[in-house]
Amino acid sequence: MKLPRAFYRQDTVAVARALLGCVLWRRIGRTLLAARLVETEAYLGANDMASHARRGLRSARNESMYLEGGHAYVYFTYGMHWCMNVVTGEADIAEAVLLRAAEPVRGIEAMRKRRPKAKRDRDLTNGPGKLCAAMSIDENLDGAALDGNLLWLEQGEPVPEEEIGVSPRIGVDYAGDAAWWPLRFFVRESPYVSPHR
DNA sequence: TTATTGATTGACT
DNA sequence: GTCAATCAATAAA
Repeated sequence: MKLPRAFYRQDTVAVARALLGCVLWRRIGRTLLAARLVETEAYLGANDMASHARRGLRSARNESMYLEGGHAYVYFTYGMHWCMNVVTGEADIAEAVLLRAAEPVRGIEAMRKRRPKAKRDRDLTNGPGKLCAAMSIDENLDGAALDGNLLWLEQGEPVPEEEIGVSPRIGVDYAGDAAWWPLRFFVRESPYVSPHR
């Protein structure tokens, strides 16, 4: 079952937690890829100095952050990597959840072709750029609705509250106080979370 | 107009 | 542990 549009209208932090255990699906021609999310981060719009929408910044790059919940925000960073977010809340409120890591569950051979440097299965999708590379997520999917037939999310086995870890977000040291906000969520015992920390 | 830097990854010491 | 790759958005001038 694809997650309903109403799911994405919830509070952004609630969505970030609820996405753990959900399965991200990608269709490329006849090939189906799927991965179970194990690490997410919430980004809270204009007042969040770590967000691309800090101080209400709005440009061609982050325009899809301002869509209503249930769309993808895919951006290019460090001159070479793509990262995917799930947009949350109402239209014109730029809040989103970054998908940082997942456990590959389907189409692993196809993922390996796109991630030739991955040594172990966990290396296919244990980082936001790696996840996008493995699942072929790029500018073509920026702004895409998440109930379409190329990219969507389904409910998976729910992760019990006590198995969810919380920490500051990764890679946002420039963000002042916001760098310390506890907005990273992950499955504690999962070997598929991103390295470092 | 030019300069800085990043919601990262991978190679190397 | 250090650092280069590589480029667009933003900031500075």
